[in-house]
Amino acid sequence: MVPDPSDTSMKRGRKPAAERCEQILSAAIQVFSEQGFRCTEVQQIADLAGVGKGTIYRFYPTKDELFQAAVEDVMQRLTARVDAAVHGVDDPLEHLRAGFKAYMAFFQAHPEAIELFVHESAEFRRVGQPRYFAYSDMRRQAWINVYQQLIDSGRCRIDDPQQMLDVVGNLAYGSVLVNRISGRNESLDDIADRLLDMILFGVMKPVSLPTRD
Amino acid sequence: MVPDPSDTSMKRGRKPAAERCEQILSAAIQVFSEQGFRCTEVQQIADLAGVGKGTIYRFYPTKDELFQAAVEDVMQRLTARVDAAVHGVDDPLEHLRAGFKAYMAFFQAHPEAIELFVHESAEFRRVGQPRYFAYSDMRRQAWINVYQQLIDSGRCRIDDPQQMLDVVGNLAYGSVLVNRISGRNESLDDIADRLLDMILFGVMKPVSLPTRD
Amino acid sequence: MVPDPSDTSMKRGRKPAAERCEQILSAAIQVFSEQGFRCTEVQQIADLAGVGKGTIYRFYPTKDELFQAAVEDVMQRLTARVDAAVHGVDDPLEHLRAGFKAYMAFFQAHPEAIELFVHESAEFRRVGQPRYFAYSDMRRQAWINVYQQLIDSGRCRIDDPQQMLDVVGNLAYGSVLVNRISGRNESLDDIADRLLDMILFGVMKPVSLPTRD
Amino acid sequence: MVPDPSDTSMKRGRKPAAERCEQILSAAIQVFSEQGFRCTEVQQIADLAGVGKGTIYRFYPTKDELFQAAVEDVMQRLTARVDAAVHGVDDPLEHLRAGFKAYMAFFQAHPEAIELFVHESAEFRRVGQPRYFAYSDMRRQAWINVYQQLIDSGRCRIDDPQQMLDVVGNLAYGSVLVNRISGRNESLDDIADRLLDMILFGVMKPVSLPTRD
DNA sequence: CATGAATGAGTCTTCATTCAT
DNA sequence: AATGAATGAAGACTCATTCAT
Repeated sequence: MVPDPSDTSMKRGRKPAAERCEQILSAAIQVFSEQGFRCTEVQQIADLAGVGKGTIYRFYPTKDELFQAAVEDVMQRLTARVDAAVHGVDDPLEHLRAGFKAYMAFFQAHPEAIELFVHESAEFRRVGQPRYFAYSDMRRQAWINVYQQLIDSGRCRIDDPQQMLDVVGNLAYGSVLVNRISGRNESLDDIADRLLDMILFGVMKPVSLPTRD
Repeated sequence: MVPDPSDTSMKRGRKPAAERCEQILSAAIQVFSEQGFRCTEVQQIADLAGVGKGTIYRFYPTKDELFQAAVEDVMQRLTARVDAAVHGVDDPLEHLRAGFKAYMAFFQAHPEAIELFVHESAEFRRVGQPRYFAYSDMRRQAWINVYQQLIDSGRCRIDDPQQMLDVVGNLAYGSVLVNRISGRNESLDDIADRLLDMILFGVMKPVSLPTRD
Repeated sequence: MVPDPSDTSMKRGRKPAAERCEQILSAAIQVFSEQGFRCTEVQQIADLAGVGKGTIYRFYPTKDELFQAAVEDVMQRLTARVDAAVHGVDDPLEHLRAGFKAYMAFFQAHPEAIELFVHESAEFRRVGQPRYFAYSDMRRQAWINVYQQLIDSGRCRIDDPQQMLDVVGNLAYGSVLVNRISGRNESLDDIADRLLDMILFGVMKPVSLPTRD
Repeated sequence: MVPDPSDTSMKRGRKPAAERCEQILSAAIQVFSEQGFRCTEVQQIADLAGVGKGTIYRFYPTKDELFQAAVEDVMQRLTARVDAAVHGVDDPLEHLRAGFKAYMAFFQAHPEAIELFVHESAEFRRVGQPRYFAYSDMRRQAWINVYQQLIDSGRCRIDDPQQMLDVVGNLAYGSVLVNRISGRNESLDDIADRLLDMILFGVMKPVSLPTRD
């Protein structure tokens, strides 16, 4: 059933299934991000992917599942990118910084991704937690460990790792989204450092003698 | 169900236009928030408002305009609430704190509001900037002035009021949204102080003698 | 209950019923002719008549009946006009000519009338014969008598009064309709004589000695 | 009902576009003629054509365009029929007779056609000249030439070819329409000769020495 | 397998009619 | 009696999904 991998170009568009899948998913991500779930017609995706509508339904039995697959795909790539960036970085602050910057860089490179998550939240709230947050929750414990290490190192004002995780996460998510939706279009790479500096050390000067407690 | 003796409703009741408008808008806000623009049927709104579908079209000639009116209405109330909260608060830090807490409190009281903004961004991106950001931009200069005063008072590490505004705004927006969408449902009132503390003074202890410049 | 006839203008639009009726009918004729039955909204008629929609429904319980009344009214006026024109004209040829010219003159003066008949035929075929033809049939026998007199006077080539009636009627109806619908807009008064001459004496010269039979 | 062994139809059948077009158009002509444009539901046409509603919209993107196409189709067939009938007939009087009889025969065979033209005039007056008259105007000059030949042959009382054309055209149109709408339902084939005789030679005997005055 | 023609359930919107004021 | 706000049945059109070729 699985076509020979070397068989990339047959006369009648017989491509390996994996390739077809990718082709379709890529088109789906693009169109869904731009138009949203409801406004996207399956035909548009088929056109962009250069396949017939029927072929799409062979791989993804409903429009819903195609959308979910698109979100899943993007989310997996985001996760992989961040994971790769933090891999082997032992110092918890540097670990945090590397992850934060990778996150921002991902959305800089794939501006449509954030829209996809927004669309998912908008249209699929009924059916379980959105994938974005499902993935976030999967990584949650790992990040809490990082924050805990940071706390344990004695460098933190705040001593609740969950609070720290949430504030950093919310700031990152909010910044990416606002930047995209508001139409500002700043470079996310550029603001990543500033944002991180602000959340780490605050916008205010430390109140005098804050640490005597 | 029981007819209000003060004649406030009941089918086929003749009401002043303003009252009908409110009734419809209120139902629209609720249903649109829950289901999103596309998934909402006008009939659902009519049912919830307790009016005929035709009555809705009398006031809002299309579903689109009804949605926009709903967003506008919520946005106006948010703006009014925040404005009221900061009115007369002269100290810039207290002004900022009052505004931030009022913002969070508003979404605590109207959890559906944030969804509406997300839905707007998701479905109406083609047509101009979403109302949320349009409103934000209207108030932008006023807030920059507040941050500038704070900077001028010499209490800030950061000296760019725009950066400060953006980071606080993005954190607030991101926190409200994530809290809602992720399904965490913490009390926004409760986390407001924590968030503000973190962004003001950072999650880290100040690095020793950071301010000798 | 019946208002004093001199009471044409009361403060709150209380007019004698007959006047209201006329007012409404007149508006109905105008709007129906221009837009057709289906495309006309009762509101448009109400607006033009300067009354509320409810008032129209007081006099004409459905839109259908209002339309029928409009057709009836026009048809009655047409009939009356033609009747008046032929009244007392004894010579059958002059009688015919007077009737024909009055018919054409009526549609010259009320160009919208023919449209009304067309609309009636278009929309109400299901329900019995259109009023125009019902009226025509009512006058049919009288006209046949006229043609018979003409025949009896020995001046006719054709000896079937029904054929004569039909050909003259069809020519008249066709000419008015084509002139209106095709957008030619010639003066019907002007062409009436020509048409009548042609149908009476033909467009061809008589074949030699045609009358010896 | 019984599936044609030659596979001409049955639900879900894949047909060449031209065939589908014809199938739909044929149903449209029938239903539109009977009910008029507004009273016809697209579903009725779909049912009669034995296709889904969506299929109709695939070929004719709006109900309006479907109607126009139906009119166009009938008008083309009428024109073709008349053209074929007069082809090669040199004598102008015989040419005229052939055309007139072909015209009447067409409506005898397609009684619904005249209704379609009436409906078009009734509902689409706003948008340009009705197709019937547009087509008529296209053939106008050719017919004027015929009448001019007839005049040149010295056989005519009337010397204006336009008047002759109009009177014959209006009589034909009026006769077909009245015959259909009034519900008389005579055989148009049968009356064609009579009508033509009457319009050619008049209903009256020639006045003696008609040219001496 | 791949395709896209065919399908029809689902929705917005209109407008004749009703009835509270 | 007159009004026009309110109603909801009706109908054009879309698009996800199916399936014959």
